[in-house]
Amino acid sequence: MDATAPQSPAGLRTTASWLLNQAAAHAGRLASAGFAAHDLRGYHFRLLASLAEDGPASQAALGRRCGIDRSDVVAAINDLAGRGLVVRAPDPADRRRNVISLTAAGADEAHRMADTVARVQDDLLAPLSSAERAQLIRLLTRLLEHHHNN
Amino acid sequence: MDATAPQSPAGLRTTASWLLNQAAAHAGRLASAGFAAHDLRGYHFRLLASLAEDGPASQAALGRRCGIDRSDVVAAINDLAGRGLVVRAPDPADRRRNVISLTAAGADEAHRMADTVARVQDDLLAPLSSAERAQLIRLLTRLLEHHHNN
DNA sequence: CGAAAACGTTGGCTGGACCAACGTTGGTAG
DNA sequence: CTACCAACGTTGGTCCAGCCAACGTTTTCG
Repeated sequence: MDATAPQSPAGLRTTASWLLNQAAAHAGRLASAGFAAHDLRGYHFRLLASLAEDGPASQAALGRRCGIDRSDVVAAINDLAGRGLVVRAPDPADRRRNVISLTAAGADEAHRMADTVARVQDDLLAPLSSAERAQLIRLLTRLLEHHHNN
Repeated sequence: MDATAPQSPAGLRTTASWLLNQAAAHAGRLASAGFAAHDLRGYHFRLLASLAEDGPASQAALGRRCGIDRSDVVAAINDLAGRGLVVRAPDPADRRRNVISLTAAGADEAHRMADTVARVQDDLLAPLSSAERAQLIRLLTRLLEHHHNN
């Protein structure tokens, strides 16, 4: 933007989007490793966690909650239903919708995954004090909130 | 894992790895949109930026600098070379290596991309004060450093 | 000298994020 | 009441980033 700017190194390594990318990639690797123990992947976890936290919902609503495209929700719910972690029932009140609910096994799995994820967080945030962790979470939350209702 | 823990919501939305994932995804979208104007993608930018900052290098070294797999460097350098942004020359001192260097056009493009990326950063970090931006960058850097030499 | 390592390259696979299209169902404006 | 439009689930496809295995060549090291 500013041709007069003395070519400040720009320094890939101090660029926020680069740092975010790398940090998220690392977090993703840790999380994936954790999920692998449950033979599940990111989408599955998000859906289970959302169902456990906020209760049953239609697939479209789940997608909105989790930031997953409708079409990807279909496949993930297929998987989860196939494993008996979730049930897909037509919504009597609106026949366009399927209501997705956790089974008992699904609630169990969600709980276990939450434990796994908690361990991953500790691992990921190991170098930060708890005040710093809170700060990081606060900053990221602000960022997302801003861009969510931009 | 502490059954005594009062079932603290775990709250997907307050999980560091979730927030990082979402923030990085958003940053990625912004960056991609910026790159699209140059008809290039993430890998291309990283390589150009690294070459502009730290000078010519072998493909393997570039991959290490940029966190890109050797095999992916091949394809990206093919693209860049095809556009005349970069030259691939055998290293006389070590015939295993190709030395990659920016052309004048490549240096130009790297400069323009840096401008684009700077704009993206401003957009991304809009909701944060400059002190907060610095703080965020500091925290992320600490995280990466720790996990880099874990 | 011989084994081990590094390099460039090919080819392939995964996961996450998207998008377009379709038929069905629901709501709503005329 | 009839159109029309919006939302839903579903299919099928694309794209990018990341990763891994294998190969032949070249270099380094024991």
